[in-house]
Amino acid sequence: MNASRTARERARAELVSEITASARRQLAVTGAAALSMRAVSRELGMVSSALHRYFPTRDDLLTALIVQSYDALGDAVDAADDAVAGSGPAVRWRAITRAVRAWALANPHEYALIYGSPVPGYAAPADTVPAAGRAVRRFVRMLAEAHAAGALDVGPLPEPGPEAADAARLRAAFEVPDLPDPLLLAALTAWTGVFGHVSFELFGQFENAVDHRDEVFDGTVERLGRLVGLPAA
Amino acid sequence: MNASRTARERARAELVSEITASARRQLAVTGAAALSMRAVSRELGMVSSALHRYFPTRDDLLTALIVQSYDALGDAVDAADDAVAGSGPAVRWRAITRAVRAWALANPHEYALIYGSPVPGYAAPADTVPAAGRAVRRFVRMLAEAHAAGALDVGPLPEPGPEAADAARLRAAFEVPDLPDPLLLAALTAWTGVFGHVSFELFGQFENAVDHRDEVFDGTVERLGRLVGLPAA
DNA sequence: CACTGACAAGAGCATTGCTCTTTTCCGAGC
DNA sequence: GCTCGGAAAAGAGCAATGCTCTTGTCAGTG
Repeated sequence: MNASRTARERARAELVSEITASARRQLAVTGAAALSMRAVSRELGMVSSALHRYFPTRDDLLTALIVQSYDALGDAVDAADDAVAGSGPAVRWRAITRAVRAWALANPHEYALIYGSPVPGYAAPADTVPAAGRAVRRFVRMLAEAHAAGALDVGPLPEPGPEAADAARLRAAFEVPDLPDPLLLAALTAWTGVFGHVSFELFGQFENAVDHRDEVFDGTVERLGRLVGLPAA
Repeated sequence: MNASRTARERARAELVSEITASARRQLAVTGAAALSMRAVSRELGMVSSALHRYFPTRDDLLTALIVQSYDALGDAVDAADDAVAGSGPAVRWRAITRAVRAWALANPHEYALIYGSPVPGYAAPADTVPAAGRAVRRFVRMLAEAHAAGALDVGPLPEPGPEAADAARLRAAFEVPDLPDPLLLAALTAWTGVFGHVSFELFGQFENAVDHRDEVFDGTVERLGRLVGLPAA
């Protein structure tokens, strides 16, 4: 009976992954807003109503794609950082940020899905939270290691005010007990800065304005790295 | 005949502005994706097909809203900078960036429309370009003034590589002939950094992570300002 | 007065997400 | 081996959407 139950479950799981695969394919070419349940069901050769058994609502399908996208980005960042294991923090910072941008350029619609405007009427459920934090977590932990090794050339940083409470929460969430408040907050600035740059590039703000995008990005990364005491790589 | 023609034109212009007003109202509550021609036509008491005479396609309506949004942001930035006229560059920098954030928080859907994920299948036409550059232009020109007055405490900045060509183009576009390449590129980093922060805040990335958002934003602004030689305000 | 051109109205088409009701079918217990 | 239960699929249907086409309407002009 356990076997039979898993048989059903297995078929179901397989179908679920086929659905998300098809949806991801469609997402890659048409974008999230144009993602259509009916199109997915067509590609899978089933009737549209059958799809609602697996994803009761279009938002549920979107949620699945969001989690997968966060994970894909997390994997890319992990791989890039692993590839330069043993290097100094500046090299790792560059590798991590380049991985973010490369992944975004390769998967623009996925990037837009997770870092672009939220779909109206859609509230990201709690399921997405752990995956959402993977990339930044990797960065902050790298930074904490560098700080512990004394590799960060931080000048005199002003002590923060009430935002110290936020810093404390982040310190706990990322499990970086020794990272000082100012550094943690500067890390937030650097991190958001990277995504600001990538979003501008991807969302068309650089059109007819910036051509040497690799170099401009590297420049931004170097400058942002300086905010957390990282030298040029 | 000229009078009659302008009579027609005037009626038309009035209706066009009524349409965009209704659309903006709808945008403010439901977001861009849910903006519906039929809903606009309903609110205006006309039949949906009549609307297509003024905006042939939904994208054309969106374009109008985009331009208006860029202009509203530009106005907000101009007003904020005017309000601190005579102050030092650090104060103006803070005023400008705070204006950006305040406008974004007050008009989240408009912000998402212009700085969020682009609507798929929609390419922003050239009409949007001038309005799109207003805010950043104001910032860069302010920076150029400060640089000319020797108010920027820039350390030794590395000369850029091929991206110098981009810097030259931007220098021409913004009409800041004396702003050096490294400073211009650093300005780009600071500017994108601000929008990265605002986007993260607005698009939900700070949920359950950052509470003291005013202070955290000010901290980011201060740090980003440092990249272009601006002291704390 | 008749006409032309701008406008409005309405019907219609293909599409969407989602909800029903009905049918099919697989697997397990008697 | 057969029968039943529950999971899955199918299909029809509803209320929307953007957009097109055809038909009516009315103001201003020759």
